[in-house]
Amino acid sequence: MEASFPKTILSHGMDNRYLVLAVSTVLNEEGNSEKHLIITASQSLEYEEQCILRNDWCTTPVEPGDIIHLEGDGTSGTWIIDEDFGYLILYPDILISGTSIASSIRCMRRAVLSETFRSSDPATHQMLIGTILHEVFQKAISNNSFTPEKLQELACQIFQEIRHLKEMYRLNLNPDEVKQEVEEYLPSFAKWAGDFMHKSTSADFSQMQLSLSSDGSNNNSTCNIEVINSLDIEESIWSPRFGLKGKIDVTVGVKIHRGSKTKYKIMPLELKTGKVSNSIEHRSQGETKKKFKDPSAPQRPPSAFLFCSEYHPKIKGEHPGLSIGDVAKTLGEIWNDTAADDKQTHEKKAAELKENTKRILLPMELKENQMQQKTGVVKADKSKKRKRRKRMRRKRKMKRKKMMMYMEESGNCIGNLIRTEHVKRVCDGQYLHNFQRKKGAMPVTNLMAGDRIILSGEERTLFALSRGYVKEINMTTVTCLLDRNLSVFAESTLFRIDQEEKNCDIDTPLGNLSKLMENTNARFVTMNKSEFLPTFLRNITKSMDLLFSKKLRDLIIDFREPQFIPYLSSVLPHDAKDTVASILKGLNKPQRQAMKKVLLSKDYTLIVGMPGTGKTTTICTLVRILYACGFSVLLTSYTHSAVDNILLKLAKFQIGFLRLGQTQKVHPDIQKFTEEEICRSKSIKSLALLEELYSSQLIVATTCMGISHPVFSRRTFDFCIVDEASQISQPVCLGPLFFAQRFVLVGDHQQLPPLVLNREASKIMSLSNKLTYEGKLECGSEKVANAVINLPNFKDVKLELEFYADYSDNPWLIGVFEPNNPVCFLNTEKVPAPEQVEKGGVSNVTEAKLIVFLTSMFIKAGCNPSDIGIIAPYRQQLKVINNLLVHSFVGMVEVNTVDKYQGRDKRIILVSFVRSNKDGTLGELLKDWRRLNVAITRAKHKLILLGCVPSLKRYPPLEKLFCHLNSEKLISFLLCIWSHLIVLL
DNA sequence: GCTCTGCTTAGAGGA
Repeated sequence: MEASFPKTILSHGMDNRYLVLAVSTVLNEEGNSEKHLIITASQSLEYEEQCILRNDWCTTPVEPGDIIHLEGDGTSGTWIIDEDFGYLILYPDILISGTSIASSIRCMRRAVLSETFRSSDPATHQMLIGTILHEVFQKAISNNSFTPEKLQELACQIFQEIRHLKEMYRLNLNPDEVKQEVEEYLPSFAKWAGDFMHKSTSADFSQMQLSLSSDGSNNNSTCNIEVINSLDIEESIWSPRFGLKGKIDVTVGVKIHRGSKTKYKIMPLELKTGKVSNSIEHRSQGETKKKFKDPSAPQRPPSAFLFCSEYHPKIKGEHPGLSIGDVAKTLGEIWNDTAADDKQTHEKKAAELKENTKRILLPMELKENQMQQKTGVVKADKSKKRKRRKRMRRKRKMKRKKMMMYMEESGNCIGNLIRTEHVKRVCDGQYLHNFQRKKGAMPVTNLMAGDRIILSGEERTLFALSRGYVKEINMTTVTCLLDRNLSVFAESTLFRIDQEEKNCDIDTPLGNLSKLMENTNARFVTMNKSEFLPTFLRNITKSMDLLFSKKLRDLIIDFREPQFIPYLSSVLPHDAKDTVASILKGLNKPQRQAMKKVLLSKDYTLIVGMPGTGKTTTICTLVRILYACGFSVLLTSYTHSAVDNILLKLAKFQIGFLRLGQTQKVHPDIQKFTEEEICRSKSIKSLALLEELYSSQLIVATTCMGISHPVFSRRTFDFCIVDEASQISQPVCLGPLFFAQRFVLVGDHQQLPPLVLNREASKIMSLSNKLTYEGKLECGSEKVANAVINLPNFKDVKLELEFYADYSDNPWLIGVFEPNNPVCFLNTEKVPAPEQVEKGGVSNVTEAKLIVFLTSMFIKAGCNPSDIGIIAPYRQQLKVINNLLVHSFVGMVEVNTVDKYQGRDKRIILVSFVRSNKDGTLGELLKDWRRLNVAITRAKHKLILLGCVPSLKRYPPLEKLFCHLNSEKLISFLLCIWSHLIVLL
């Protein structure tokens, strides 16, 4: 049997995870179908339990091999899930949003598609209105100010925010109409506040019917509800028990007055805007409205209401297992039974927040008693029970700790962190946090700057508090940019960081492909008058897109030959000729030919740029020429840093740029080109100004993935330049091409970006040249004269080495440190240095030790740690090296994979090849000659290769390398390290 | 066999 989630750790208890072993459908005594499951929660699969699904649950599509979570009572070894009691959650570790579940009732495919492909559900102006209104309401309730003037002011502010203006641009809306539409709702906000907040006596509050299951009284007593304060905005709830996730518009503290009794509760508050329709979602809304029995309800539904816990309309037979009713019920239970009798103040917010989360995640713990009563479990004597509970708790804790350590070992998590320093607020929704280990140093981790993370508390109740990314990580501190401010938690709170699972973005590439295949028959839909103009404009844009699709299909799928116009005079504007001529002056002949070809192209041009051929310069010149000719240009590349590389070179020329997309490290010289900075400096606060910016003759620069930006919904360009095109997958590379008449792809199908060349580097280059370019690569510049690596304290190091071993008697040491020796290969054949194969990958401890030893010697000799780079093809080896570095006080030396070193260089590069075995095992990784080519072309001054020659010889590319190393007189040779020298380590 | 980059996210409303 194949398990659906083989990594799931099966367990009992609150977070139980069962593996389904067998499923059978049987008829019970009443003649109704039941599904009987044989399940197990033991890793060894030996202890079997039974689960019976009745009523609607019978249609749950559960199969052998599935992982399920059960809620209810399984104490007897048999779980019974029916319409009254219990839940089965299929794939509980896939968290599904409430919206997706709601939309799945109408159309399952639709829900799955919109969860997978964002673009399948395009933005509408109603959504924009809804978003703005939500923000107005949230601001108003957190400031506790619902006066008409204040609401008006808030609406104005929010309306002017750049992200909303961008959406207006995308949708081609009239800003006055949007604003008016927003304002129409404001009185209902004020009314809501009047009804539910700020009243002097409880009798003034709107009456509503609430059934509070918590007090066990009859379900229809009338009570007054009073919203006291707002505790949180957009609080996220993740429940790995119910398999649900979502966000709460506003978390509020309310007082419920019934007769003489008053109860304080924390409740979620959900806001709905828009018109009433007969949809399931709106029917639910209507239900709620009825429950509130608000006699003065306006024609529109109430603008806001409490989504109270008791609300769970049952909608039967529309969805197996989990209907919206169930979702609501689930959420309801989550929020249930949490009454606190005294009113809580703002100072208690931290505690409240914590409590809050507890409520979200541990409803069943609170309900434990109730459930046992309901199922009639005979209670053992109390002390026994207490002991058992204690034991269970300890067991659970131990298990968690074990899991935690397992996670940390895998390198995808860092636990036991405490907050240090103050939280720095960057802007709304961005807070800079610093964390340190409570005890000891950071563990060895895969986490790197830029990685997306989920931040949780170590207590399970504080699960998934916030998300964000790693800004910086070193041996003692990890700095994260998070979407929530965690200073509300006590200083002693222990946190953990988990790497967010890769969100494989299939949306853009598949979206691009489907766009490529779109039919050219643009359809005009019927529309009302007020919508006519924007819709018309959208369709015009749409039909242009479709023309581009047709053309791209011809070129890319049908391989139509690209066309060129015969004469430059027809493309070069008269007044640009001089400028263009002067720009061309600085170029060599092939570069000038490339420029000409691009200018003459009607479809596309391909530019192959081998390392060192001045690819970036060529692109810059091209951009300058196109700009001078008055063409609009879209400039894209594979990575943010590659985009910025080009912009950095162009920054000295008088060219305007619009740099789109969020980069974590923006160069100060490029900062002024970012959209964010432009909008700030020009204080763009109206759609008119934004439209002016977007339509100006700025060169738009972004990554290939950045094409969902609003600007592309309304603009096309004369030229699109794609840098590093050979590194980008075709479906992604396709994206920007839809927005331009002509495109230029620049890249090297053999290799990667160029490097700074000098004499040593050129020798280094000869390696690469022989291996992959068959001698076609030439050194592009002779200007760099400082030939050798500078090691000011080398004498001291030499002395130290003499102390351990006779330096002059060991040619390998000379080979390594001799400045005039740019390349050497250290053969570990005789050491020996065998590889280790583990679940995390391949590593080689001896090689790692040698690398760290050599690195420390270079640093002692006076080399700057930042000038040294360590490369290994395997992640596991990086971990081992990093771990050794942490304990060797060598300082920050960059250790990375070959792939990550693409397009970059260092003065000294040490490569650990790792593979060393006698059985002839080969990995795929080193068979790719392009990877080897990258590894050996990253060094500017010194390249030290380390590995076991006989093992590596089995890889054809490496064999070629050894052949070359042996034959090349100018560079160093294969050097054997003798085992007695390992004493150094 | 073990490697990489790009994406904020759920929900914003309608049907």
